[in-house]
Amino acid sequence: MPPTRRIYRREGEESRRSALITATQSLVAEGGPEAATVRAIASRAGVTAGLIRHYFQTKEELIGASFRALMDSMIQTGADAAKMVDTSPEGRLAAFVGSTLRPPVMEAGSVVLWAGYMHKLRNDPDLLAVHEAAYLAFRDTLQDLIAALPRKAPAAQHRAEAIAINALLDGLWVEGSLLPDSFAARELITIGLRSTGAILGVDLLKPTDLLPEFGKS
Amino acid sequence: MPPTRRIYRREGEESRRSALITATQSLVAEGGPEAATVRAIASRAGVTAGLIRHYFQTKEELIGASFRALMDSMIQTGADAAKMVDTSPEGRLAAFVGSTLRPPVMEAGSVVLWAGYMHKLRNDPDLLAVHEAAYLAFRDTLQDLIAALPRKAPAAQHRAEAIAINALLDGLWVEGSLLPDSFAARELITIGLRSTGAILGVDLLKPTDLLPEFGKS
DNA sequence: CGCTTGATTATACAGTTGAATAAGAAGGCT
DNA sequence: AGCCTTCTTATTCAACTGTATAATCAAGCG
Repeated sequence: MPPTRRIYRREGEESRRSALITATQSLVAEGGPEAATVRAIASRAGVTAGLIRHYFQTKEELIGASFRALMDSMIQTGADAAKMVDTSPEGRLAAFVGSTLRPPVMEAGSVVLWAGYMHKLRNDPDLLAVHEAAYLAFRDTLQDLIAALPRKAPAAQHRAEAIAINALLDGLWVEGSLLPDSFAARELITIGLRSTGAILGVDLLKPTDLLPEFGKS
Repeated sequence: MPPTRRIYRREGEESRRSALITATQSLVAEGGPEAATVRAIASRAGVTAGLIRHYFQTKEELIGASFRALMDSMIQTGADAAKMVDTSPEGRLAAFVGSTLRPPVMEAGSVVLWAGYMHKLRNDPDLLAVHEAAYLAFRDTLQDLIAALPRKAPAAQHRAEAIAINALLDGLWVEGSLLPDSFAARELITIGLRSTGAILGVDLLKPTDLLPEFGKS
């Protein structure tokens, strides 16, 4: 008998590409880069392996695209929280801080996914540029929020403050994602807000009683 | 003619084990976990692949040992800087901060190496325990330094402060290692000292004019 | 000095990897 | 309808993976 051939639907290019990218991300998050083989990716995306080379010339290209997508989504979450208009400057900064310290950003999967791409940055200048751009975009958002605060601080200081707070949030994000059981429920958010406030000389804990509502999509 | 067999020396167990661990680390740092194949590791360590299984029952065991070695060396550097006796409490804390923000800790290789092991933490409880122990050891050293400061702050606050400063240093470490060209020479150390001081309410910049001398081995 | 021991090498193996190619199916065009 | 381009699958390939096992040689001991 003729070998029964798999039935399939034709899908738009965008749909297939994003399905492959999503599949790649979930595999890297679960089992690291070595788990993201072309066959595993294809299987999870519901297609066969050969299709990958139809949309991405090489596997590296797919890896790069999925890294880009991750970075985009990370800075997007923060940018959304920073855009809230009907709030005080302190409230927007607090919302920004909070959004990075709770799911979906603060999750074991995100950190592991991010770490999984890390070593590729050293050998691939394009990927490094993506990383640098995302880092600077995140920091610039932060710096704008800092500049909007009602306080007397020289603008020259804003850069250093943004670097410090960005680092603080990164560190809390990593630790909280990797060791979720080592911290009480909202402990890291409180610590993030208090420390950010200390660095900037403002009080962020007061206006954030409503914070659990912020950042919900 | 008879195939010439490779000449070799017998080495002590400790020497071979550490050679294999070092080789594993340098390969992971350079090309990520996927570059650390048994053959590459053996070649770099100057032995043949089969020998690995003589010292480590499986490759995973070797990976675990090299992760342990990395974590040990990381916390050791900080502990050494914190142990300086003939200095003020502020001076010791400043030395601790500085030691994490300069080589050999702050290096692209270190971060990439650390990130390379990351995803294994999710599936291997033993490795996760190693990571947690190292993280807590680092934080405890920090907390002791904080407790020794001459200031009026409730001891209950020390834990939160140590978590925050640890996160800050982690974040600066990652960013500085990954994007070394984005920061001026001692910029990150200054930022680390100023921010740590702000979180704790002390001045760390003053007593650290000699800081470049600290932490040199 | 000869012998035993076990550290080390060499070879083999089954499975998997990323990539290449050819065949077939779906849908748009006229 | 019929053709033609684009998408999708199936199959193949050489290279590489971790592990297992057998052969061999270095070195310490009697």
